[in-house]
Amino acid sequence: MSAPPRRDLAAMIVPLGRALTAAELPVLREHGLTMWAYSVLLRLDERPLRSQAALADAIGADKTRIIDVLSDLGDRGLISRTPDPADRRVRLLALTPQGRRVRDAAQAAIQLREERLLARHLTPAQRTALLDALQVLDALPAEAVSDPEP
Amino acid sequence: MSAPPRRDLAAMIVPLGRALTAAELPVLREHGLTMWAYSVLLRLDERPLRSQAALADAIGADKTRIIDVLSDLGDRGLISRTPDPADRRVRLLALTPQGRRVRDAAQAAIQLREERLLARHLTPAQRTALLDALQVLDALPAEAVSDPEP
DNA sequence: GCAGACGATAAGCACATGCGTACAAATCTG
DNA sequence: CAGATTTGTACGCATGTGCTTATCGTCTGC
Repeated sequence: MSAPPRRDLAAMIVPLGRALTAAELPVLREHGLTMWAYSVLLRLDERPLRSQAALADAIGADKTRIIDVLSDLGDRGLISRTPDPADRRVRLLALTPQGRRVRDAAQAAIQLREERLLARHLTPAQRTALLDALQVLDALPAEAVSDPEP
Repeated sequence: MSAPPRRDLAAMIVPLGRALTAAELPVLREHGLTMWAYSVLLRLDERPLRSQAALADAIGADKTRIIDVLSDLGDRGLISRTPDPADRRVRLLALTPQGRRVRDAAQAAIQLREERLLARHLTPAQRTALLDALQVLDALPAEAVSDPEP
């Protein structure tokens, strides 16, 4: 059993993520979004969220950092931030119809680029295999990746 | 042609990369390496490199930042940094035998964890498909990812 | 009702990183 | 030979981000 001469997973994935991020940035700017703002829109689209702390945690951001992002998105009418009637400390976060439109447009443009990239370099079978495997690993809690107990 | 309800590639890959990186750090620390130092060892192992600027570029670092890393690795005898006899401005960089030992030990530990993770959550077919696809995308120049001309 | 807990916000410190400048040593060019 | 170029190095500045603390309004358990 000789060690397969392959590169580390992280050594392949991290630069790939950097390149994909770099490719996204101009597209997002065209839609008037930063990466953080886009993350927020994506996350809020799944379902409305109680509390900004939960949102920050969900997108891996610092809770004190997304305040400006949320204020900006709120000012521009892309998200609503209403106090919870049941507990007025927390703010209920949700996409507005306009926020959903912006999100959809940005994501469509991004996934179009991604699909072009995959189609150009991978076979259809490889494409689905990659996406399937990624979705499995993506669904894992972070601890499962960081700490695989033997 | 309805949009497939999948997450963005980058939205899956970047957090995965973060988790893998977080998993690597303790292992690297056990071997007395930082992430940058490990990147240097990995890159130098492929073949000796002319000039530090080329190295910095190869691992995506700032050329003024890796100086301390290289000095430290040199002090600890893991790499050699000899002036090129043909052009004494440049320093020829290479792994020492001890540097190779450290690199091999660290990489073995890291890939062991990675393989455990993959084996636990993916089928063998998925595992190879993922690695194949990643190696294809990893071999692309960054421009091919960032700017897929139609 | 009141003391402590909790959410949102703001302000500060710390650190890593990127970018530009500057400079010395060595090399190349006219 | 003189000036321009290149490599490695050091330093300062700006930025982005995380982490901590403080404040204010609100809620919950006693």
